[in-house]
Order: sequence, then C-alpha cells, then structure tokens
Amino acid sequence: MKDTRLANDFFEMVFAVVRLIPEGRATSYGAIARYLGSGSSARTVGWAMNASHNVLPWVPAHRVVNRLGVLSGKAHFQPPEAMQKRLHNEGVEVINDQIQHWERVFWDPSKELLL
DNA sequence: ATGCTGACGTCGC
DNA sequence: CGCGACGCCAGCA
Repeated sequence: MKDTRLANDFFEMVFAVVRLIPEGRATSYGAIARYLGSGSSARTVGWAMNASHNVLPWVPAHRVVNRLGVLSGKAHFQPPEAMQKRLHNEGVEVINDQIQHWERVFWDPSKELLL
C-alpha cells in the first residue's frame, strides 16, 4: 500500500473531530491540530474546513474558531453571517464575530474525548 | 518543479 | 507590551 501518510487522514480526522463537537459548543483550530498530534498545523486544520464544504456527513465548521473564540473563518461561509447566526441558534452568544463566555463554550477534544 | 498563500499558533526580539 | 518570523500541510499560479 502506498504510504498514505497522515496527510490524507489529516483532513478526515479533522472532519471526524469537528463532527463530534456537541451542539452549543465550539473548538479551535489549534485544539484540533493538537489533538491530532500536529500541534503546529493549525493552519492546515482551517484548510481542511475549506474542503469540508463538500464533505459528508455535513461538517459543522461554524463550531470551529480560532483560539480567541473569534469567527475568523466566517468570511468563508455562505453567507458569512450564517456562521454567527448558526452559533447563536445553538445557544452560543456571539457578539461582534466573537464568542462570549468562550472558555465556557470551548470544547477541547483532547480533554473531552480523552476520558 | 518551485514558490506563495491561507479559516492559526507559538516563540523570539 | 507590540511586532515579526517560523512551522505546519495542502492547493494553486
């Protein structure tokens, strides 16, 4: 078999983790990257989200924000306001593209899944 | 094939 | 305390 490397699986793993995010919660790119063991590849996680639009089952990319709880990737949604609207619809308070009570909403896979 | 960019994060100066 | 650079992986010119 080819050395699929973690590359191909990286996207898949990212999607899997994002899909595990419970409703009303959110996580950060770095948290996911760290959970996958790539720590520094947070950028690639965001890149995976870009590809998540065409992935099934649906990937709640709107639950993934930067470590500051800011909807940095809202501009990539359609429409961009959908991200905030969706989060708010799930009970997440978002003001000025920033999640309120971020530490409370934050969902760390390496912490929640590592039970 | 090479280089730059991109939905980030951490370290250094 | 503020700004800059590097690292990581994949896509595109």
